[in-house]
Amino acid sequence: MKIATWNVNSIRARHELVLDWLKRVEPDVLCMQETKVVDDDFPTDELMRLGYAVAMAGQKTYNGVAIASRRPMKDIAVGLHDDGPEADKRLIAATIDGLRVLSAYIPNGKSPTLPAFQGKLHWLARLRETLERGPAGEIVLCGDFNVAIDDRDVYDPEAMRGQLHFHPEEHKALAHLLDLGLVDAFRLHHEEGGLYSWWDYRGGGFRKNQGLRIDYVFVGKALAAHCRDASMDVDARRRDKPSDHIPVVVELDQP
DNA sequence: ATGACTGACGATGTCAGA
Repeated sequence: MKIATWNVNSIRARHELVLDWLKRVEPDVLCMQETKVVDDDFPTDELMRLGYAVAMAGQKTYNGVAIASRRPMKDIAVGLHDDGPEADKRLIAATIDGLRVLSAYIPNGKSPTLPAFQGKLHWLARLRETLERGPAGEIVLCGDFNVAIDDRDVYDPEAMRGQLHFHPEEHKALAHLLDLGLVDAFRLHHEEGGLYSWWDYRGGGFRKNQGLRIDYVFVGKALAAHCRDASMDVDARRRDKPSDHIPVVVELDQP
């Protein structure tokens, strides 16, 4: 079972790249974030022609999450447990082969000094609550978390420390979420630093490898024992008109 | 010149992203 996550930064701007990637990599499941499209305009048919069903939760201009799956999805749920009707579309979940797969787009937070930052921390706390209340099943929590976990995940730890994406309050909130028993699948297979999932479009960030690792697949501890491989597809950033994020891919042995 | 952002909305700029 191959499961991937990718912040595509607009599925309409990226659908050809995404379709090419699906043909090449053939994941069973692709979680997407920042689709930036209402559900009626999602390129559902193009994905269906490649054999994928799509569960999506989109909105105009901002946010938007989706799960494309070649295997049947059930118990599709949108949003955090206490989301109101006007909440940003940042979370969708589905059960696939007994796995509870989630596609999450954690708020950016804007700046540690602004109220949006507290909203980011609160969103992570509410995600934990949502997982605790969700249906049973091994969790595969995928998405753009907008937090770099440790010094290996940022290109300049001393400059970044205390800044957005690398702030102790963000680390605390993410650690509390992972205390549910979730493991960073990528780190099961790669120990070294300098491996990033995002680079700024500006300033030649990718060319200089000045990036951040902020996109993750977190798996339950029992599932971690079945994680055969994990990788990030840097090639996706070398294509024409790339997303600023690249896919993270994990391979799980069949339970 | 060895640097230079991208997408949506719906405009000839503004906002957001990270």
